[in-house]
Parts: sequence; C-alpha cells; structure tokens
Amino acid sequence: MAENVFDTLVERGYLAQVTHEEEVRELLSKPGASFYIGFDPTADSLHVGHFVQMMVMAHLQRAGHRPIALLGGGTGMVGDPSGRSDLRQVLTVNTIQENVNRFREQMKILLDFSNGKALMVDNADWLLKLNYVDFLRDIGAHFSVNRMLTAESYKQRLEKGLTFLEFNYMLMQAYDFLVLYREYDCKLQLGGDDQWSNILAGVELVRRKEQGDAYGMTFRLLTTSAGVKMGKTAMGAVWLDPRKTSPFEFYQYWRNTDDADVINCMKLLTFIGMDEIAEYAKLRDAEINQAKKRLAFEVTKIVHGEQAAQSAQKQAEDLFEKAGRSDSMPTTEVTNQQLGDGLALLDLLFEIKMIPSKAEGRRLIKQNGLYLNNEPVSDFGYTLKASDFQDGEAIVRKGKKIYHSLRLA
RNA sequence: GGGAGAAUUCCCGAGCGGCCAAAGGGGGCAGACUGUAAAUCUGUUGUCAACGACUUCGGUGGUUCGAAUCCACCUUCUCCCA
Repeated sequence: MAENVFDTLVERGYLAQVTHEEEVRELLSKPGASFYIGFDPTADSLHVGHFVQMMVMAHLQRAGHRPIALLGGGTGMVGDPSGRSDLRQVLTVNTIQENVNRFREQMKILLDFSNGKALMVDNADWLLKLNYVDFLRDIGAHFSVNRMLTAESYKQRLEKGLTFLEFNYMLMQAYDFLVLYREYDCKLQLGGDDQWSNILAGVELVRRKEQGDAYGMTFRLLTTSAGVKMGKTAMGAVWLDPRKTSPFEFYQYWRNTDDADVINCMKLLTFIGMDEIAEYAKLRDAEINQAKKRLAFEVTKIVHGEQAAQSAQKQAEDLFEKAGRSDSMPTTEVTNQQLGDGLALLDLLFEIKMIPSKAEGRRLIKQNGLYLNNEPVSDFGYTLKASDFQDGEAIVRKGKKIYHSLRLA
C-alpha cells in the first residue's frame, strides 16, 4: 500500500468536502486510524446509497484503518431532517431495533469485523440513557442556534416547518462523534455530502470539549450525470437484501446504467483498478455495453457473491442475447387441475404479481405489451390451454424485459 | 392565547354545486426508434364480471334532487399577531 488511501479516494471520485485536508491526509498515511460513518435504521435493509459509504469504509480498511460502523438506534428515534422536505415518519422502537439487526448483517458484505478490524456500535447505547438537563448543560451549551439555522440542511426546512425534535438531530450526531472520540480514539467522521453540516457540528464539538483533533470528510452522493439520485426505481429503492431486490433485478439495474454514468459507477462501486477503468472509458457507442456488463457483474458479485452474479449474468444473456428463455428466470407452477378449470391468464398474472391489477393487464394487452411464448396476447379473457405449454413450459413476457416462466406440474 | 389560510388521485398542482375518475406537469407502464443506454415521438396511467357499475378529493356529520366544491365540528399543517 504505497499510495496514500486519501489519494485513492480522491482519484476514484468519492470525495466531496474535507474539513482539514492536510491533517486528514497525514492521519491516513499510516495504518491504524479509526474513523466512523453513521447509518440510521430507517428501513429494513441497506440500499445502494449506503453501499457507496460502505465502499469507502472498505477502501480505508484495506489500507489498514479501522472502520467503526455506527448504527443509529438512538438517532433513528429522532430522524434526520437533512435532505427532507417533510417530517420523517417516526419509527417505533421495535422497528428500529429490527432494522439495526438487519444492517448489522449486511455490513459484513464489505467489512471484515474479525479480530476487532472493524467495529460496530449502536448509538442507542449512549443516547437513550442521556439525562435531558445534563445533556443540555453539557452539550447544548456549545451550540449556537443562530449558526445552526444557517446550516443548509435546516435552511430549506425553515420554509416548511421544522420541529424541535428534528432540530435536535444535529446535537445527537455531534455527541456521537464525541463519544467515539473518547472511547475509541476516533478522529474522523465520514458521510454522504448531505451530512456535511452534521459532521461539522461533531468536529467542532470534539474540538471544544476535548481540544482534540477531529476531522470530517464527505463523499459525493451517487447521482446520475443529470444530478438525479441513483438507486431508486419504480419499485422503490435498490436494496442490498436479496429478498427485497433479487440478484437478477440488482444486476439489471446496473446493466441498464446510462452511458454517461458507467465509468463513475465503476470507480465508486467496484474495486476494478483505475488503469482498467481507463480502458473501459475509451469505449464508444454500443461497445459501452461491455463496461455495463462488467459493472453489473462486479457490483452484484460484491453484494450477492460470485455465484449469484454469474447466474444473474447468465440469465440476462439468455434472455436478451439468446432465445429469450433462461433456466433461472422466475417460475410458477401450474397444475393440470387448474388448466382444466379454465385458468384465465390475467388472473394468474395478477396472482403472481406480474401485474398490479387486471385493469393494468388489459391495458397492457391493448397496447401489445403482453406476450405468451413470444406471441402478443390480444384477448382480455385468454385462458391457458395445454397446447400453450411446449415441453411443459410457457413463457410470459411483459414489455421487453420482464419474463416469467410457467411450468406444468 | 388571538386572527388568517391550507389539506385533491404515486408526487407536485388545477378544480365554476351538476358536463369530475377529477386539467396540467413529473414519475410509472406500454408501443415506435435503438445498443437491455440516452434523447425523441405515440398511447396509457382508480378498480371491477367494463359501451355499465363501484370506490376516491384529511375525518365525522349535515344542507341539497345532486357535493372535491356549501355548512358545523374534529384532526394535522402553514402564516400573521402575542
């Protein structure tokens, strides 16, 4: 590890803002520094936004530093107003704990927690037992409301309204940093660029309370070249949990990346070397698909493992580059009994959730968007027949990209 | 505590008591074109046993032949004054 990992982060385009560039570079030049990133348990799975943060932690860990993943069991009780135009839904204590447990598992995808090489802590451990008045006197005294109100994350909310509950979020996050500084000699807090003001608050608090060296650094959020946040689809976010976003869907999401974003995603989401990425960057037009394939494969491999990545890739190739069928596409079994009773295609598709309603199914048919064995379906009331099954299988396709196999059982 | 206003379909946002399943935009879905891309164009976008029926406009009641539109109360939010 000849190169300073700080430069690696800059080179790969992660960096957005740093409080003390020289000091941070110095801190990271020798292995052994502790740093932390907080994750609030607002959903039951991490998503690709978190994944970028995890990649940063992984890079730093590989350079010999110690990541501390801070789970926000305590801050989750309050809800971060940053980047939010409205009040976050207040989550129940139980949900938060369940989410924390899920996150804990998913963190292991990228980080090595063996032998204390990385730590995982939950701020519920210290935040929940704080005494209000003590906290106000001890921590609150160091915060200027006037300054807080100028923070970008609060500014927007002043228009719409900001509750006192949320206003306190910044103090809690700042306090986290102080605790980690004291307990684990953690001098560096990282986060997405939307966390800048919260991180600054922590840095300043540590400096005031401990006269210590504390630094902050933020990373670019994963956006498309058009500036739109990535990782959202019609179905919601792209999750890391295979039960919420299947490895195939996950693979497809990256496979369909916009041309302009592929290289950026490769730098941020994979460990492919910069030299190799430079080669991919030379590709033009249809050739760019090679880069997309590689990107999709690598990211899927990191998150779901090599085997899942290979099977997703194979499935995609079967579907899009070959005959339009794959052994690994989603499958539903149909019995002879059901066929005998007259199984309406739309009823079945609704049942297997391929269409959200039968009206949507009819619309699809009307617009020639529904295919059975590659033939457009034209009859709303089409019932499946034994002759639709060739070698016991019928393939339903919705649009160009969504396939489902029906097997005769 | 006093006063003014707001709440509409996935989101933003129009909406005269009947012509409102509700303009427009965004997003989504499908079609054409393509490279499983982007851009563009077209169609579509509450549900159902569908030329009709049913449910929807913060909640509960009311006025009316008829209400998203009027009234009362409630809830939440915003703004002004204290």
